[in-house]
Amino acid sequence: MLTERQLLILKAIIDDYIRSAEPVGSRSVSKREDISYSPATIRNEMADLEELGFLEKPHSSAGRIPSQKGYRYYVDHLLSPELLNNSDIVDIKSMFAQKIHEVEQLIEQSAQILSNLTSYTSIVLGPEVFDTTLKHLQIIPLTKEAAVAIIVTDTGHVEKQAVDIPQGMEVTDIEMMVNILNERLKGVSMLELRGKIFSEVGNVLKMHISNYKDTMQMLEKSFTHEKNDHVFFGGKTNIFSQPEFRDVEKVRQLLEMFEEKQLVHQIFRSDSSGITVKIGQENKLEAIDNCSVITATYTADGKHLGTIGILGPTRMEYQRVIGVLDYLSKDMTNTLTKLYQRNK
Amino acid sequence: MLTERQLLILKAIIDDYIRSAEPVGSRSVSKREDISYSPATIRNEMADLEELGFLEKPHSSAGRIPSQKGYRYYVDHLLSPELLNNSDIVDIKSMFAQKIHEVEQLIEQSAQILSNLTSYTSIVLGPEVFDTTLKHLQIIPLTKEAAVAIIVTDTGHVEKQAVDIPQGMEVTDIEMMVNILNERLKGVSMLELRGKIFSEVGNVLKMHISNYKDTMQMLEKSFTHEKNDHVFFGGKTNIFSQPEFRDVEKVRQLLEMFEEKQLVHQIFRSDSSGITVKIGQENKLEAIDNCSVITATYTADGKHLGTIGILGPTRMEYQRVIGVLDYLSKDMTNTLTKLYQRNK
DNA sequence: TGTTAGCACTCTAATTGAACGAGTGCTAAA
DNA sequence: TTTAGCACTCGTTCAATTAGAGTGCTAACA
Repeated sequence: MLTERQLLILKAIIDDYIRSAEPVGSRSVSKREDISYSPATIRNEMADLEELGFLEKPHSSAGRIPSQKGYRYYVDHLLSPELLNNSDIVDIKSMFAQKIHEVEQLIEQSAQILSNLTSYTSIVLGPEVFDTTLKHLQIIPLTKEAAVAIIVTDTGHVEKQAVDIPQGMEVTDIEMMVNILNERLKGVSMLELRGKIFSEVGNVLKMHISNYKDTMQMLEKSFTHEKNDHVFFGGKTNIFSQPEFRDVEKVRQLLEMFEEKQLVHQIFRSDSSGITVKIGQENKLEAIDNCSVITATYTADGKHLGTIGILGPTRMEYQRVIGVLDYLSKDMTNTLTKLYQRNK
Repeated sequence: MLTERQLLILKAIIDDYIRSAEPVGSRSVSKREDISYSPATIRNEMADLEELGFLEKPHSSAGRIPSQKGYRYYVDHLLSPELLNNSDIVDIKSMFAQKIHEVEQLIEQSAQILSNLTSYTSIVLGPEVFDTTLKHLQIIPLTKEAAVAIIVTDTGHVEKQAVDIPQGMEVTDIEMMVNILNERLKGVSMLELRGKIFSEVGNVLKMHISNYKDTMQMLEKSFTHEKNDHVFFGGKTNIFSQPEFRDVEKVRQLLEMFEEKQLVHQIFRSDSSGITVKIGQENKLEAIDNCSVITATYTADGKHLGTIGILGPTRMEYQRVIGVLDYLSKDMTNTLTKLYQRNK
C-alpha cells in the first residue's frame, strides 16, 4: 500500500509530466506549492515508487516518467471527477440547442466538438443497426439486371446496396414484392430482419414469385451491410501535434489504422456502461501502444446505442477528457432518447 | 533553345533524381551508358542549364536537382509516351473483368488500383450529379415533423437529405406528392431538377397541397447535395513514404488538406480532356508546393463525367503515372459508356 | 527515526573541431 | 571544343569535450 506522501508525489509527477511531456526531476517536484519536502526526500520516495513499478527512468540521469502501471493507478485512484468549466458546457449546450432530427448529424457534430474541446482525436461509433428497426425498404431497378436496394431505419439512417435482379423478374414483380416486404417487415428490428425474410415472407413470396432462389439471394444481399459506415472521426490530425508523434513512422502506422474502419471499430467499441480507459498496451495494438483510449457509451431507453471516445497519447489529460466524455455522452443519451420516443 | 546535348544531360539528371531523390553530380552523369562526355564537360553544361533556370543546387558543393522549370520542360518535351508494361495492363484488365453495375464501385476500385500501381496517392472525383438523371425520388417520414428524402440517379447513386415536414402535411399527402414528382421528373437531368420543381410540378402541387411555401422549401432542400461525397482516395498514406515527407509538419499540412473535401475537389477537378500535369507551386497551395498533381478525365458518350488523378512529390515518375492514368481513364470511359447505354 | 544537506557520479544533449569526400569552377593543355 | 588537373567549398560524420540536469548515497541534523 502506498503512503499518503507517495500518493501526493506520484500525482504531482504524473500531473507535471502530462503538462510538460518532459521527465520530472526531484527538484521541480519539491518546488511545487503543495509539496514541502526537500529534493532529497522526494528522491527517496521516487526510488521507492520506481521499485514498485509506478515510475520509470528514460535513462539513469534523467527525471522520472510514469509507467503504464503508474497511469493506471493515477486513473483508478488519484483522479477526482472534475467539473467541466463553464465555457465547455456552453459549447456543448449550444450544439444541442440546434434542431436535430437526424442521428447521423448528431454523431458528426459530437465527434467535432469532442475533438475541439480536447484537442485530441475523437472517434464516435454510430448506433449499431441492431437497435434500430426498419422504416422502409425500396428496390429500384436501374437496368434489366441491376438494381439498388435501399433501407431506411427509424433513426433516419439510409443504407444502400447494389443487387442483381433475378432472371425473369419484371419491374412489376419487384414492386409487388417490395410492397409485401414493407407491409410485413416494417418496424422489425434490423437484427431480426434477415431471419424474418424466410420465416415471415418466404412462403408468401414463394406463391407469387417464380425465381424463388435468386430472389432470396437478392434479398439477403439487400440486408447485408458493413459496419464501416458507423465510424466517425473528429480532429484526425490533432493527435499528430503531440510530441509523441514527431516520428513520421509512428504517424504512418496510426494513419493506416485510421483507414481500417473495421479495426477502429473493434478497438473502440465498448459495451460496459460508464467510462472505460485503456492505457498503452492495454489496447493490444502496436500502432497505439503509446496511446490511451477513453470511451463512453451513449444509450436510449437504456439500450446501448454506440460509443464515443478519445484517442490521445498515454500522457493524456485524463481528468478533463473523462469529464467531457461523461458530460457529452449523457447529453447525447438525452437527445437520442427524445428523438427515439418521438419516432415511436 | 537548348542543344541536343543539353537535352540529353537534362533528361539524364532528372531521371536520376527521380530515381534516387539525391542531388545528381557530374561524375555520375558521365558514367551513364548513353553519355560519353567527361565530368568536366558535363559540369560546364550543368552550369549553363542552371543559368537558364532548369537546374538548381541545394548548396554550393552538392550536385544539381531539377527546378520547377526543369520538371516542366521535362514533362512537356522530354517524355516519350511510355507503353505500360504487361503486368500493369493485366492488373487493370482484371478489375474491369469483374461485373460492375454500380458507378461508385468502379470509382473506388479505380482509386485503389491507381494507388497500387503507382505507389503514390490517388484521388478520384466521382461523376458529378449534372450528368446523371433522376431515377427515383422518395420521401420517408420518420416522425410527425421530420423525414428523410432519398434520391436515386440512373447511375445507381443514392443521396439522402434530412428535411422538415411542412405543418399540416399528412403521410398520405407526402405519398401523393412523391408520386406526382416521380411521374413528372423521372429521367430529368439532375442539373435541371431544381428548376423543374417550379416550372413543371409547381402548379400541379399548388392544387393539391395546402402549405405550398413550406413544401417547396422542403423539396428544394431535398435536392440540395454536397460535393463532398464525390471524392475518393486510394493509398492515402502512400505519399508519406516518400523522403520528401520526413518532416511531420509537412505530413500534417497535407493530411489537413485531405480532410477538406471541398478544397481537394477544387484542386483536382479538371475539365480539359487529356492529361493535365501541375507541378509544385503551379498548384497554388502551400501544402502541396513540393508535390505534383497529374489528372485525367473520364467521360461517357463524350460527356465529361469526372477526374482521376495522382498526387505525388514533384520528383514523381511522370512517364509511368501518365501512362497508367491514360490507360485507366480510357478503360473507365469504355466501361461507363457501356453502363450508361444499358441504363437508357 | 525521519528528513535534509552535500557531494560524487552518471548520463545526455549540445558544441566543437578535424577528417573526409563529393562536387564544383577555373585554367590550361590536348 | 573537349578534357585533365587542381584548388576550393561545403556538408557530413565522428570523436572529444563540456555543461547541466538529475541521481544515489552518506552523514549530519531535528
